Amino acid sequence: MPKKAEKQPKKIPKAPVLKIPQLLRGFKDILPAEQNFWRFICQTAENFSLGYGFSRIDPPILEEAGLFVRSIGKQTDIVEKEMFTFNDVAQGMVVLRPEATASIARAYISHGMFNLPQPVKLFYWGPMFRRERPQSGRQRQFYQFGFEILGEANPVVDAQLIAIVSNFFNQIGLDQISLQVNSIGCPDCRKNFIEELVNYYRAKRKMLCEDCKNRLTKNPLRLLDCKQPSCQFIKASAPQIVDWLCENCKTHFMKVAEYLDSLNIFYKLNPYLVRGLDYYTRTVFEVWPTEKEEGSQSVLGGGGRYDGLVELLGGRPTPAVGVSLGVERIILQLKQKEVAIPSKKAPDVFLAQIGDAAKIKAFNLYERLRQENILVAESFAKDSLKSQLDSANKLKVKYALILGQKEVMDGTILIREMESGVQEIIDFKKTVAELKKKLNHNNHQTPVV
RNA sequence: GUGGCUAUAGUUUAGUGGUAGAACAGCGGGUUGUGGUCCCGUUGGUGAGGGUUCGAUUCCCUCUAGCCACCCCA
Repeated sequence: MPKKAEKQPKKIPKAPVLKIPQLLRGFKDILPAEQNFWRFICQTAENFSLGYGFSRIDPPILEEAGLFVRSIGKQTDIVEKEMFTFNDVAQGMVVLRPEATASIARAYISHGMFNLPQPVKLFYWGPMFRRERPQSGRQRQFYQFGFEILGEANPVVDAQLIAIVSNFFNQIGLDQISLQVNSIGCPDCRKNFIEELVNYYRAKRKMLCEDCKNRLTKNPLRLLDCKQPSCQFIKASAPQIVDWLCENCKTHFMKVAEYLDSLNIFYKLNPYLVRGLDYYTRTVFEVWPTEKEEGSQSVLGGGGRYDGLVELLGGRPTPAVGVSLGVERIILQLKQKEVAIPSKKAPDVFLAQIGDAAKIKAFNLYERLRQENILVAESFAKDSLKSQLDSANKLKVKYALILGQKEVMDGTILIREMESGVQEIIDFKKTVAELKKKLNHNNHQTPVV
């Protein structure tokens, strides 16, 4: 008879006295508990890309600094103070990408995608980096996904893109969102408008808030975006860009609206909407979490037409339009609105074992069940049946298979229905068949919604 | 980048210028073959560094991080 092992409390090793490395500011772990949200959004987005004929592209995360300086604009906040820039010994200044559109335009040019049937429709998903001060929904590494349509000037694609966005939010259960749409014209008509706007504001310079005084020289379009109460009445009678659009831009904008109306898509024409990246032309739009205008609310996504970007980066003139959406911000909304989302498939069965011989047999049975594609959980490292059933319970499995000394001798196995506690002894050879029968039976009883 | 608030165990938190307490979670046990409820035990903590003090988790400073507003944006 083997000696009984003495009961001994498990020794838990002390953590060494070392400084634990901290997360960098604005960087987060995406923990297992969050993954249901991520999988849900990613899968829905990929289904949309597939359904609407987009192909996935994954540009690199590190790019030459000039790409973003030229595309987003030297004067923008993103380029001026938010990029993670490094000097690489061999390649000069490199940057962790702050957004993806510029990379995609670069890829379009360098892979000669203008030789493909136009338009080229591309989908992306991945991390972006901006060195901002973090708060909720604002991190230094954050995920965006987006849709880009290159090589098509027709306003119908602008409308289709906005329709995709609208449908996407409906699909994931955020139907309260507000689509804000505007046109900022082409460089020509925008130039005239900005001139007029600056003249208007310059006359009232003394009454403006400090930020607006800066905007006047740095980024006049942003004047229209000021939230200071004192600037509101100045804004109210400011010139509106719609009145300054050239014929072509005006027609384009009207067509976009017309197509959107034809799909019964709800959107709001917002004459004050501007975007922070220089490359936008004509149609611009944003996704707001709610209709509400006052108070801060972080946008869930934004996009627009960028007809000049490809040419600016050295390609042939190529009209294009795109949108990008913020994954973390969408998740925050899903949580806030308590939208039910699908969860990971839980295991159906737990395989428990008692004793050395049973452990080996169970260890092998587990592989067999995996081959049969039965989702089965285990904790082979545990010896007591009590703790194994405890694990089974925590996993909320329907059935537990129990294999002990006696069953090994008899060539049987126990199937325990967890909820009722009812157990039956079956022939070990029939384990797979019996399990499949029970699981199928179960599926019939509780049809998948 | 500017301004404000905050930091106690894995999580939610109590408390004190004199040894930090709880709940939940975790682990172990309540006849080494039976989970959920119950009972018992147990692991684990004052974000980091300085200063004042006989003594600091508590008071002061710096840093770090988080949150809120602005800027800006996804």
